[in-house]
Amino acid sequence: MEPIYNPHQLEPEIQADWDAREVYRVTEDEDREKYYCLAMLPYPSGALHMGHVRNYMIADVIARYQRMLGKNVLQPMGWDAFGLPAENAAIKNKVPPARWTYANIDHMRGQLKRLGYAYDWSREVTTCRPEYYRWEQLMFVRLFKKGLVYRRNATVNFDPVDQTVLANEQVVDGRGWRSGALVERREIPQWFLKITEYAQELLDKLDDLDGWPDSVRTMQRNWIGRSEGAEFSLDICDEAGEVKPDLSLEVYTTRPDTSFGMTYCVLAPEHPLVAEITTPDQQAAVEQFQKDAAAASEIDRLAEGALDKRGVFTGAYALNPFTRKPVPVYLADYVLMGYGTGAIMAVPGQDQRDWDFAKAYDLPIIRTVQPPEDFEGEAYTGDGVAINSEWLNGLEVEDAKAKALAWLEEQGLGQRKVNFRLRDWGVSRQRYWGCPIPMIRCPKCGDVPVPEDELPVVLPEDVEFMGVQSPIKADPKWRQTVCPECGGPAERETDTFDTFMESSWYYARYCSPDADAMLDERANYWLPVDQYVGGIEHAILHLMYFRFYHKLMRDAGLVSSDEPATNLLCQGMVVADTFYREDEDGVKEFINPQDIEPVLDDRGAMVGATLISDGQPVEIGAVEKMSKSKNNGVDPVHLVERFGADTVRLFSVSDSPPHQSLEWSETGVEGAHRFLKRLWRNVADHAAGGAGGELEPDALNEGQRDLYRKLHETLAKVGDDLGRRRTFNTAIAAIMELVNAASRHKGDTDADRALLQHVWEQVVILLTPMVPHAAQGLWQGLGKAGDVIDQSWPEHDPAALVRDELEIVVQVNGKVRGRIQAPAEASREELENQAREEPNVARFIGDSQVRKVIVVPKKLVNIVISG
RNA sequence: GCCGGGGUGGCGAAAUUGGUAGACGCGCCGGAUUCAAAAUCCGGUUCUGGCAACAGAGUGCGGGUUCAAGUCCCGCCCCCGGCACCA
Repeated sequence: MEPIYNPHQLEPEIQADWDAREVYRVTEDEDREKYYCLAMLPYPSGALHMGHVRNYMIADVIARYQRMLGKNVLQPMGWDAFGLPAENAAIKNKVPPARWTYANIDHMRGQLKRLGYAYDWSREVTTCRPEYYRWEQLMFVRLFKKGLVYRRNATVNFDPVDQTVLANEQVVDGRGWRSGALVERREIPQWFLKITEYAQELLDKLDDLDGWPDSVRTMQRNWIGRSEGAEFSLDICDEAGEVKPDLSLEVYTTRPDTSFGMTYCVLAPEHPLVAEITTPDQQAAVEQFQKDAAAASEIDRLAEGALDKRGVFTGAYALNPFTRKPVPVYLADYVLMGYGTGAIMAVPGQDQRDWDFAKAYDLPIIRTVQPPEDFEGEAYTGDGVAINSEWLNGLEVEDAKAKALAWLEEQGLGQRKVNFRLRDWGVSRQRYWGCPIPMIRCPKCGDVPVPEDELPVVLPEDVEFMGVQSPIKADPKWRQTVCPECGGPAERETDTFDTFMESSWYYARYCSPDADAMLDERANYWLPVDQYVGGIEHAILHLMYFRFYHKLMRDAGLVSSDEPATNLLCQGMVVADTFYREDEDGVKEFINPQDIEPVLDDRGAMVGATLISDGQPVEIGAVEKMSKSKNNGVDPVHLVERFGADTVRLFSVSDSPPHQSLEWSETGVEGAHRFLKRLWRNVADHAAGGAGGELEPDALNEGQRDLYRKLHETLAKVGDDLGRRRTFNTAIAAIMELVNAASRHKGDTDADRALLQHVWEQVVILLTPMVPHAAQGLWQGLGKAGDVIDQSWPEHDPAALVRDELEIVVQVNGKVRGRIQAPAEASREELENQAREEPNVARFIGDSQVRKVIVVPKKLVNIVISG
């Protein structure tokens, strides 16, 4: 065995061997328990960053650990390859997006391999390939036929100079990112998936996802935003209450109990009734309010009380069916057309927004719930009994709601109604680098899906891409087609799918990557995913679409489970110090931490920093997520070149638990490297001295038994930390303790050698999930054959944990005053007596009277004295 | 404003069920080795006082429960993340 740890030689050798023998390739095996471990697939941006490294490392530790538990583990990898950055790069570098993307994938695949992740590369999926997206197109066509797809107008950002639609990221301060022109809002027809049909199930199933973080479940619940209330109808009338035939107004409220307090109604500016009852002047005024609101800065929006409420009186009135009195109808932009009916009954006494509006326009306020004694000055939204409400008076809110609702139903005016905030998923993007939407527009037949046997609609990859206009929109030939129904001339849809479409089902495709269908029966062997690992930034959109799409596939008979993933782990960010210098204009120039020398005080605290190249001081900024703009990133490839992959792997999970952010530390990486070097040297020294004979646990002397016990304590802790708690940092700390104990072990008899051989073997097995290359090298060095990754995970022996003698803490009045050594099976009396005799304890007791003695067996004795 | 997560040494953190606060690592200090340095090894390191034994203080702040509180309860402050006129 090499006496010195040399990862630069070791790691490529071991990786080549893994590749050659396809050590991480798996096949379905009904006789073995499966485990599907998945990290969110990357966008091929060009190079791996530390965030990727840590994310994949977390999944890799779990995957390798589960494999060592004997499970059939699938861990795949692929590329979320469509998307805007490829278009941006294409403009900048004059390269077609496809070529840029494929080159990046090749580069990043090499980087991933160099880090030694246990991927089954035979299942690699690339979402921009027709072999992948054709199934997505087929699914879309079938959903269209099922009525789960529809087209309607929706607003987009339009750049009037470049004559193109912009993604939200391309709008900077209201202007187009390239042209600088003020962006316009335009209504254009777009495709939608009816996710709202699944809103109730998406909400209900969250309760069963107890392997998901509460934060994610809460965010999804809020996003779905279910509310229960009443929808009812009001007659439009004049000031005197004279009803106008044929005109009525539907409103939605969650508080039908407060209806007697309705003193006005509000329509959203886009409400259809607006055309009937308002003048163009009034509409123009409200449009101006909307523009003002849209132009209001972020700071105004965040300010307390949100935006000022503004509106206009339409001149029309509505009859409150509860009081039979007319109330004025206003037009205001604080009511949204997209939610409920786009119209509300306003009850300023019980709703703060209505209160603000009523105050601004001097409208009457009637309280219909009795507020507490000294309550005044705002809407009361709490519980209480109904007042000023005729036949509801005296009822508690919930009872009053039920009675008001029952009355509305009796009168035939309205009914119970559940509303969701969740909106249908708009999947159209007016971009080139995406999956073509397989639809045809026929002037005679309307929207017709591309016939299934003509799929896929292939996106041309060899294109001239100027960035102003999508090549498939610019090319009339690509667009031209015939209607599959009438055979007449028709046009293809030139929009492409939102890239969330591809990332909504890739996890299932990995199960049967070569299937001549979207999925085949292998999907049901692997699914659902047992452990999904990814960033919290996907808590809402991706993870909602992912769950939705799984249900679509279930209802299409493709999968049998209800949810795509049973456990979810959201990893923290990788953060680092920032350093900068400010020029005269206050513009900050950020300096990479690698070019900085810290200035430390006597205690080692950083009190300043200088730039190494000029020795002059720089400003210390906040600790922030690694990013280009803050210039605080480190390149994982450079680190691998310096220290080897295992050091980078080890550090990326050793300093904080996976869900917490990891603070990057150059010296921390060096510490991880030092540990591996020390371990290697210790094992090499041991191996050079010989393995010893057979380990006989029953014949160990005291010092040997201490080490043996430490081993089993560590086995118990590491298994629990990796398996149940997922706190890799504490698992690593425990292994380091064991390594320290083993390297300090005194004794060189045959029994010592046998014990150490056993301990080092176990250490190597425990470290395999984190540092698989070093572990394999050490395994061979210890004279063992085969792959250490195929060793079964060691279980601890409870008998080995037993101690004859324990240290017991002795407290006086709750403060530690001494420690005693006592037999493990000592009685309470024995412990108490021994505790009282401890000299320092005896000193504290002195002449005081002992009022009480608490004995916690095997832990502590607390003696309570008076005075 | 609402929802979620946090606040512990010089730093990253640990303390899993109310029972020794600070494991492990970094940094710093001292020593060994070396012509010297790097690397490596050994020792120390929450703060204050003390040569030491030890004592006092200490987990954002103020209260409380308990023999015992980082952990439980009440009231605040601050930081991070999400949502934000959804009736």
